[in-house]
Amino acid sequence: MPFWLLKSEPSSFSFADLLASPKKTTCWDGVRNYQARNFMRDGMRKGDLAFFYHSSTEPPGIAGIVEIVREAYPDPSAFDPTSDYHDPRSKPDDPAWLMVDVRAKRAFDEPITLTELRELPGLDGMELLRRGSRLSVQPVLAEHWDRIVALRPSR
DNA sequence: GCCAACGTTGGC
DNA sequence: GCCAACGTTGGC
Repeated sequence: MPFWLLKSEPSSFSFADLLASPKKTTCWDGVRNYQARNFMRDGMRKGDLAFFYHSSTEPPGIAGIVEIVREAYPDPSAFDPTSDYHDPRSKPDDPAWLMVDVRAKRAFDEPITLTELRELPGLDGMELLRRGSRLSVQPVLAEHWDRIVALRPSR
């Protein structure tokens, strides 16, 4: 089973916001990058797990784990002229942008910080740690996933 | 707030 | 198809 990492700026939408959402579920709208969209469309399947990563905050890091509960479908915010994510190139009969639904699965008591990840051996090649990486939806190798989750054993 | 790195746009 | 200019991301 593939694993994923989803970035969000907590000032926009945080893991706490997700926990406070109905059914601890939200639609992951606003993705406006083709590579990220393609990962959602071609790779993500119901039941897959993803890290929920907080970017542009202090400290940046992984706040928890979410489960993909609905596979890719059209992102209506692209059709909405009043939305920050509006994209007139995306039409309802030919949607350019997609989203998935995710549900909170586990919150880490202490977020796994980016610093902690950089210090963790065995994460060579991880997309998040690549210099200049800004992909907001990215796959995580099972080997990397296991090493990261092992930092926060569940009791 | 700075700025390097990146993806996208558009002129040619 | 090239590539400079631009806007954005995101760590620091």
